Amino acid sequence: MALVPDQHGPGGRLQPLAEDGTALGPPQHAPRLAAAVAQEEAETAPRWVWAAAESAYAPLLPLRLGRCHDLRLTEALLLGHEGSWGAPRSLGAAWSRLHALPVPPDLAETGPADAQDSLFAPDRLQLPPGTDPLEAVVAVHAAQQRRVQAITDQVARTRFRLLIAAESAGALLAAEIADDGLPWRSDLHDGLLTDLLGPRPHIPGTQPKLLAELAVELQQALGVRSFNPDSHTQVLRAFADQGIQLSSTRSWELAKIDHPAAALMIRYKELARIHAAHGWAWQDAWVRGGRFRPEYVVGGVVSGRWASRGGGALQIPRILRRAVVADPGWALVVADAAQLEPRVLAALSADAGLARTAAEGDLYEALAAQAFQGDRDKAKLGLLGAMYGQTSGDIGPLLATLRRRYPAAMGYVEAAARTGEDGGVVHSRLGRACPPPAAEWFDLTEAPEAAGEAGARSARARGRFTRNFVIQASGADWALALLAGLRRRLATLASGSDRPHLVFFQHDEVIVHTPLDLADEVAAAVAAAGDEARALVFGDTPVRFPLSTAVVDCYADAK
DNA sequence: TCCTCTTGCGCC
DNA sequence: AAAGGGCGCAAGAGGA
Repeated sequence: MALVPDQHGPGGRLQPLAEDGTALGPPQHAPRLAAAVAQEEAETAPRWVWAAAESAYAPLLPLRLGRCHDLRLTEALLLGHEGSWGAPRSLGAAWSRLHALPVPPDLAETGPADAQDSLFAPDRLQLPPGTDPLEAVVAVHAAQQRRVQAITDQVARTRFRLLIAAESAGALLAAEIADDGLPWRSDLHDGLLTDLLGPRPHIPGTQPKLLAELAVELQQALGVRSFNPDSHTQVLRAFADQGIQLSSTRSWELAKIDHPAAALMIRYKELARIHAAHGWAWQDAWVRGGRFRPEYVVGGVVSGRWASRGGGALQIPRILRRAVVADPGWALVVADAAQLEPRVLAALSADAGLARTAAEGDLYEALAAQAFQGDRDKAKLGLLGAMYGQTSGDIGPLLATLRRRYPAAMGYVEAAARTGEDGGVVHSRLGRACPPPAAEWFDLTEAPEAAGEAGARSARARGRFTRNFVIQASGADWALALLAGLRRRLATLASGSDRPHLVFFQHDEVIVHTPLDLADEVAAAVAAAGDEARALVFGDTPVRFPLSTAVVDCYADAK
């Protein structure tokens, strides 16, 4: 069912579609779109087709819809798959390509990100003047279906359809999470800040008491006056004047220094970061009515991970998890995938030995028992090094052991690295493509003997990227499938204002806010969704993707 | 004053 | 111990 909101007012148009995208019957105009959509959802539960969830779904909330086909996200996936990486993906851009018209650039990439709330408004679809948006939605959707059908390999085609469905489900969910919000206790947050920094300054912009005192102590320890500890330049100079040459002001660098100012500096940086990134200003900007409402960007990372825009939703410091507390009578079900990426590697490569370590329990423990004389740290370090392309340190012998014992798994990542070094493109399990090298990359690497060390270094860097991409992106495939399945299951548990709802997602971790009496059912739904995601994405594999799940009152109490 | 780049660090 | 993948954000540095 194609759906286009009117430019103004609460109405909109609907157009029934066949599976291949051809229109079934004439479009209908609904004076009250939300009511018409709710009725259609209850009666036929169609797959909704729209330009972008931000413009079509967000205005309908808190209405809940089951599934959708998001044209903008699908366009991006298809363009990547077809090798047209980075081409504009708006409805107008897709329509223009269909009709060989000049393609408008994506708005978000052309200017400063102001007026973000209107970026996806109906009148910002980038359509040529006079074009009917509904006609464009129908035509672009049909064309996308044809492009998917053109994938010749049947397994690849099926997986790509799954990718589109999962990405689109993510679009629904991101809008819903932004609408529901993560429970956030400003009073507890404030208490944490006061303990760490001192009371909130009355005058905005002034330093909290404890931070200011630390700055003074630093000045005394370094024997300087009018010293700004936030300035790298001044910090480096002050330490140099004490006879200490630092190559940077990084904390681990300071930790090696034997000087009373070093510990003070580290402490100052920790506190200053909390204050700047997640202090009172952050709370004022992002917490309203006991909820933190993050703006997720679905597909915002090339690997398919979500990104966030404003609010730093994916970088909440662990210490502030104390402020995330369920409402009275409610609970948080916190679940995170254990050792997701090594399990993804085991499943992707079908390495029999590595799969045995990932059949259950602690993967690194099993790996250590098999190949590292029980040394779990070595096993973990070696496997992470293999997945990231680490070469330095004492990693060599560990990688050699892994290569001998798990040739298929190591061969898999090394093949991905070689493809990247040669300028090629790799894909996730479900078919998400990695970006090709930038044009300048070829200038550097085409003639390595001429480009010299810089070219070789650039090629190796791209090899590390593609090596990690196949794992990180396939992990994102799995996580999206988990989200979609979990969301579907939660909808069956209850409806209305007492329904359990997802409130947080961070790469391999989810939080569901649920009425207490449904918490056990939610936990079961999480486990079922995880196993379903494994079967959908990786099929028949002995690898398991266990989730460690905790039912808690406060996020900080989950493990 | 505005804008971009760099640095450093939070998260996975 | 501090290198190897992916991000977003704030503050300072420095040029226009």
